[in-house]
Amino acid sequence: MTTERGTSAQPLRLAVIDTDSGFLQVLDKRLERLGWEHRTMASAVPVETIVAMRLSALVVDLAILGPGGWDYLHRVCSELPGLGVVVCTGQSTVAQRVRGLRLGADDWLTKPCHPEELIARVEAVVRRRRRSDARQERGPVAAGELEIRSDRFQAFVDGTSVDLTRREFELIELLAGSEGRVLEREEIYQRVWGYAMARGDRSVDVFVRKLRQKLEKASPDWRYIHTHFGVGYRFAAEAVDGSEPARREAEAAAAEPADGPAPATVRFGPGDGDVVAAELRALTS
Amino acid sequence: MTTERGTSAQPLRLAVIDTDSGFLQVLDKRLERLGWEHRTMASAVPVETIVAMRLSALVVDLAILGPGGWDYLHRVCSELPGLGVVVCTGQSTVAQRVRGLRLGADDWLTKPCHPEELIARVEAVVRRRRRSDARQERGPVAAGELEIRSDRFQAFVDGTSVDLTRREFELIELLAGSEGRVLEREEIYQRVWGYAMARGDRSVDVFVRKLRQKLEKASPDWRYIHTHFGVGYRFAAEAVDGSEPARREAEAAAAEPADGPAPATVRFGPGDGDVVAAELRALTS
DNA sequence: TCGGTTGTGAACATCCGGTGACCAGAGGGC
DNA sequence: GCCCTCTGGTCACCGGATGTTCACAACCGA
Repeated sequence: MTTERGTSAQPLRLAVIDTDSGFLQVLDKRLERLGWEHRTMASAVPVETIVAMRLSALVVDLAILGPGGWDYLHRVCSELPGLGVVVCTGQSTVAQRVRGLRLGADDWLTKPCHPEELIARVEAVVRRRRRSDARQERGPVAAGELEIRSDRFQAFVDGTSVDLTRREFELIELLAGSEGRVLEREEIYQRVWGYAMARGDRSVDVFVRKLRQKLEKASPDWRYIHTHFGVGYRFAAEAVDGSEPARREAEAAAAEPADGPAPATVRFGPGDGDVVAAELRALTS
Repeated sequence: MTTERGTSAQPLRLAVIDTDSGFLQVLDKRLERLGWEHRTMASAVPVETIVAMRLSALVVDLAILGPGGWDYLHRVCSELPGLGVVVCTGQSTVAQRVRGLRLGADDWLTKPCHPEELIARVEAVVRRRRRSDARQERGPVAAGELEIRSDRFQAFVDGTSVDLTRREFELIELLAGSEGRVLEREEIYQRVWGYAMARGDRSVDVFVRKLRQKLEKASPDWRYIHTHFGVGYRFAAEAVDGSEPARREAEAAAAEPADGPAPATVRFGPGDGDVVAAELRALTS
């Protein structure tokens, strides 16, 4: 039942660094049949190239890499924490295998091996990684006046596009998809940019600013992205009520997505609070 | 990134279903040294038991399971998608390995194998699981009027945020996670700050004060953090009504089950989780 | 009572996030 | 090819939030 058909349904992107033509040929045929996008390389390629390929998994024969292999393995694994890495190489010692796994490899397979097993192991590795990402895909999301349409790569307010660039859209899509949760910068970067965030990188902050500007202009009465000092950002549509401290109530209200009878008293500021509360409930349920 | 905080410092929980006494002995010694909580079982245990153990990973010899092994493997994997499963068994065919991996196993290791490699593979499996599961989202923890939500990096009283700083939150999260137990300053510092406490450092005390202030303001009728002179601090929700402190037990007992159907939410404190933990520790010492 | 321990308030040092300016490369129209 | 615009990304600055340290008061236990 939980036998992830999702795994096979969604095409994987796989790269193989190897030169064993016989093996590759068989593998190719299998991968073709599975519908995985794949690519073979005869030698190590720069890590940036790997990043650009946006792979799900990488299979590598350490022997191909030569002496710098360990270092290369380590760099790939740390820059792309989300990438599945399977070492598939000739005879090795226990110490070597342990070293490879400790450096960040997800699996180590000894040649000669059956392509089917390699594939099953890649699947297992990717399955582990996908489990959480998978739930992301869904129809238009609405919050406040905002509507996010994945199919259009765009957010709309009242039917008009907010004119988000690709990155901006990916960012808000991620945030909105985790509505109510605080996401740390590292996680955001990892999931939007696809690789590890360098220390001191402010890209996330800058894009949050750009997003806020555009959203503010398009939907002045709502705040969507909230900063949690020292932690990260949280998405939640909150009406910008004239009275200042409406924040805490709104937080509480937005906190319960569906998992229980939220505090029946959804209070906003005094006054029109109930109207806003009702509106919010309607939009978010 | 070296500052991974408490999350990574957390010891792993591992269970092994195997009977190879020689192998187990060596493994035990290694695991002990690593500080992993672990437990050995000589035969398949009900899936519910596995659930209750709240493991990070499970190592299993399929041969032990007998004919129902495949089914058992499948059930464990689908009921506990977050559990790392490593099959460690004798000679097998490619088809068997592929089947095991497809059923949900994360890795398949052939005996005889080196304990160190087994450990490295378990580490790799857990590493990847952790990363994809983002944070170990334990459900909200409740004590007294207080509710601690790790997805919000925040504590709430009656739905309103207590406005804790990141450090303050980490501190109370740690304390509440060890509810009822006295934690020494050194340990607190080590686990929240991530490095050893310098002699004479009062940071912990200062943060306890800040926490107490905020909690007091938000929830005046309860005391949460208790000082143990010369030792450290203990977290326990206690209603503040003048009577004698012997009431503590009763209070706690009464407070616990009162606030909802606990089974759904994973709770800290002296619940079944800690019993298992203690059992694990006892068995391995 | 006394020495050591903890609570407390405030000063001080750091760190963090918002912001605007700036830059380089991609792409598009001519 | 050339120019222009758009986009993603870096940098430096600044004000404010946060963490740390210190001195002293209050407290505990022997």
